[in-house]
Amino acid sequence: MAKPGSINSVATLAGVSIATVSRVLNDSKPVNFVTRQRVLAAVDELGYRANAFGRSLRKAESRLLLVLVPDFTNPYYSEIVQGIESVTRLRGYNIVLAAAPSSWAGNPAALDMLHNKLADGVISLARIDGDAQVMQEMKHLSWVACSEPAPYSGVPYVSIDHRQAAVDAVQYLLNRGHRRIGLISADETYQWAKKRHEGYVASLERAGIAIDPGLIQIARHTDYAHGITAAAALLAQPDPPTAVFAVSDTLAIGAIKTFIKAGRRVPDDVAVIGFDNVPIAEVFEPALTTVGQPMHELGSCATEILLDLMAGGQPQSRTLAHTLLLRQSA
Amino acid sequence: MAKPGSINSVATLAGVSIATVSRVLNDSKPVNFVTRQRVLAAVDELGYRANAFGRSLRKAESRLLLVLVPDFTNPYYSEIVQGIESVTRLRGYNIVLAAAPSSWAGNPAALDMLHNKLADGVISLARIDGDAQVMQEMKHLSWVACSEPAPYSGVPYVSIDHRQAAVDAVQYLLNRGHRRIGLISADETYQWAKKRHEGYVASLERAGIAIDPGLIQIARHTDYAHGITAAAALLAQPDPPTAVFAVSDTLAIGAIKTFIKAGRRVPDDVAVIGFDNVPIAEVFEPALTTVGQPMHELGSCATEILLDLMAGGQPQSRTLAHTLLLRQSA
DNA sequence: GCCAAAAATGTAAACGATTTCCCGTTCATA
DNA sequence: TATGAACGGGAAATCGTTTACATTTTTGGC
Repeated sequence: MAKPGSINSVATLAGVSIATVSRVLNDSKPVNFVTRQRVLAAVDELGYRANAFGRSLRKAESRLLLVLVPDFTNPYYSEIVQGIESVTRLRGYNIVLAAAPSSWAGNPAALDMLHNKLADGVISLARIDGDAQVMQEMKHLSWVACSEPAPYSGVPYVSIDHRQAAVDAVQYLLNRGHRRIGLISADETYQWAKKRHEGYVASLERAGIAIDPGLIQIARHTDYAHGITAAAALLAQPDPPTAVFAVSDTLAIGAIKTFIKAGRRVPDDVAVIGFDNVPIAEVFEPALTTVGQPMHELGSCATEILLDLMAGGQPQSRTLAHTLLLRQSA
Repeated sequence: MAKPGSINSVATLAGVSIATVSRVLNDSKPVNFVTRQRVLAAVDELGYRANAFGRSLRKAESRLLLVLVPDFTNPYYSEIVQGIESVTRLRGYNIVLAAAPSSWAGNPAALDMLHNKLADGVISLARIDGDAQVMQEMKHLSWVACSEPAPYSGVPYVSIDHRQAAVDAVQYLLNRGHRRIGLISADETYQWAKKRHEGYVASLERAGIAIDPGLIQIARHTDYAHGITAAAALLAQPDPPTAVFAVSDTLAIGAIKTFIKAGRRVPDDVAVIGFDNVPIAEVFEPALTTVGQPMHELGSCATEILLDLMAGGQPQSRTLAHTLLLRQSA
């Protein structure tokens, strides 16, 4: 008797060959109506589902997408993932989430997945660094970068215009009359941090304001704690800023925490503007003025592009619109 | 010539059979030292990595763990996932994150993964409902429930004592002299919500305080928005509470937002206590008094249990300790 | 009714690993 | 110097699919 659970068992029960069963299930070739019914009935009766490994081995595809996330706890990334998930679900793909290794070399498991084509494609929310070994593996696979452009690598990406968004934010502060504006940036091996930094500088220079290095703090990480310490460093300046632009909401919120603790009022004594519009931004006290990114769309759009790429298309990179959300903190 | 990238190419290059290559790579049988060296050299030269599908098909295991997450955007779950990830990385497993379908029947892809044994085991952060079809699939697989106990199902779990934690929280409010204490609960098909609700009731009854149904609000979702509306409902009561216990930090923060907007001071006019100790809790203004769960440990512990279970062990469910974190909001 | 074309189905060969049998050496022991 | 054990390694089966190719059945026009 045929092994239970395999396509064989279905075939024998339906009185047809395994080829026919496969054809019915994949609609790969027309099958006579009544045979089809018989097969379907058998499938139903046995609760049969095709074994993923057998299929993947044969077809050399897995219907799995690898998503590389730099930081699970940052709500910003979570929302993007949700956007990704919304598309993959519809298209019959599953996603494998992996913590993007800070160094690829250190994560054999992740490298394995790439090499094996255990995933059919990759969406990277992380920086794609120049590691030679990784570059090698990339050849086999479809990649798309999300939120973190990788212009040099030939990988298509979805992102907002980080530089322009920063210009908009800082310009808003300038318009409100601020002249001493601090910057809390992040690890600038990330394009998004670097570009926002550039936008900050450009904005000030256009306004004829000299850049004060003491007003620029680089946080190593984008959690609340680093925002807190960065703001403390800003306060320690001889002539502290009257406004601060932080490159992420988490940093901005940490900064506000510091200011309040130091007895400064926000936005009266010091205005703060963040970036991302994560859910807490609206709820925080004071509500955070911030640059909104369309996280959900960023994710879904990246996924569409990836699927297009995998289907042999030549998708364009896309730049989505950001919005300046005026609330209480600035 | 042998297909490039396959075990065959390694075998021919090393001048041995594919069986020997496999043996070397898996240490499954002793291989002569010099042959082993030759094989290893060949593997290195070709950059060979075993194809995951071939292996999985043959061995009927995937080294993939499925993690079911009810809500990607809730930082509480993100932290647990991080704990899971920290263990899987060490043990050579990868994790597949899937949005736990509110109804299993509606998510064929997830069902597929279960049935196929595309994953070797499952960690569920979600409710494990009684769906017959799912129950059927569960038979094949190793499951462990994390944070959401499923006592009836025979599935081992890792969790805190939700009921006791709620008792502790409410008792604290009682000790501070509060008599009218509101509850913001969540979807009580979840054990954690139900148990916390029970703890709230038990605590009040022990203090001889009658339960006022008007002071109990059930939020459908645990995002900020639902906290906001639940608190508004509380304020609309003829005799509003002087303290509120919310079953999650997100709900608590939403509630505080409402209170502040309504001109109430926290904690002076109304004290609020949350649950989870997500990162924002400490930073929020006012800093949130809350019940701390060891999220990271919850995740890592669940993973250990799962791996034990998969190895044929009979692991015990575990209850981890919670802590009441006294800050400003209560 | 006959025959070619079309439609439906079956057969068997992949896919790439692991593993069960084997068979040939080598080596120690009697 | 036989002899059997221990060791090393190869051939081939196997896992469960998909699909190219072969074969059978049906169809339709004459």
